Amino acid sequence: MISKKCKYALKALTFMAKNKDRSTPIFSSEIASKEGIPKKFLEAILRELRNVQILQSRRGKNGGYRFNKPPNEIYLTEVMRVIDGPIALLPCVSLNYYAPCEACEENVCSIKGVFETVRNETLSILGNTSIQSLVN
Amino acid sequence: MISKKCKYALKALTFMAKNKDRSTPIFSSEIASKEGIPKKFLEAILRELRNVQILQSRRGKNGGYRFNKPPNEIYLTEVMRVIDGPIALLPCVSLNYYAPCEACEENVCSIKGVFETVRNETLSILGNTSIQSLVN
DNA sequence: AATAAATCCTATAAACTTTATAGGAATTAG
DNA sequence: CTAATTCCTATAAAGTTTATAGGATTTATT
Repeated sequence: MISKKCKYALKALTFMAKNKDRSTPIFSSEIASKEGIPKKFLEAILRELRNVQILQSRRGKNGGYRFNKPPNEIYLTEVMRVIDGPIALLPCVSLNYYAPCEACEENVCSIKGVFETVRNETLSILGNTSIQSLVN
Repeated sequence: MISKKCKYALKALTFMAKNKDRSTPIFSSEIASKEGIPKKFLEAILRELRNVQILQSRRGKNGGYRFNKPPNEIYLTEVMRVIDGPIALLPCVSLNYYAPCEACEENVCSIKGVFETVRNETLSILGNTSIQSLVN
């Protein structure tokens, strides 16, 4: 399961993609009310997305958020990794968040293989789906 | 991520499949020590697997656990659903644990589609992989 | 009948994660 | 100077995970 936070992030980005031709930045307050996301929680999410250069922000009056790269170049894998961490179902099979399984000798690990397959299939779907494509 | 509990369940079942030709049932204590699983925690797991007819058990001296159906007919989906619940990444996309997303009108949900695709791919892998196949 | 050895069951708890909320600081436009 | 926005830190409530404790129950054997 992805977290609610991650769902909020995807919803927020999709909302922004839907409105990407506006001349002004988008307020967190607008996204929060239109998408039903708690405002302060959403602020934290948007800040994380800005920290990894998915978004850019402007403070002060008439501030708000914009994409830092076109939404058809932002893939779900990137967003999900930022918000939720690993996509793989086992730590020892994660590409971006690898961690060894403690008491498990990996060379002979019985369950590793199938979860590598799942990871590959999942990444090939989520890594080829852009935020923009969710709008269309 | 699957839980440690689920990993323990898969490891335990794999261990049992590896030893499926024994004439006597297998003790939880043996599995616990050989696989490095906390004994009491493992007992709870094995009981759950017995409750759903994956295993059968005998109490008392010379008791222990056996498969209730051949391990080549036990698929990872079944085990994972018993222990961890839904396999899908979104509640509204789960086949066995469906739950509606609260403030999300599903007909127009932007993110639902891609997670259905992920679910289908994941199920086709995990649903065709048996416990027995992990041994081979 | 007594004993040993196994599963079964319930309650509890420590640690961690998730999902926020509160209160303001900093910045910017007008 | 004011209003409106993002930014930041601390806190907390609730839920989940990962066990542990202590025995109850069952069964085979002696």
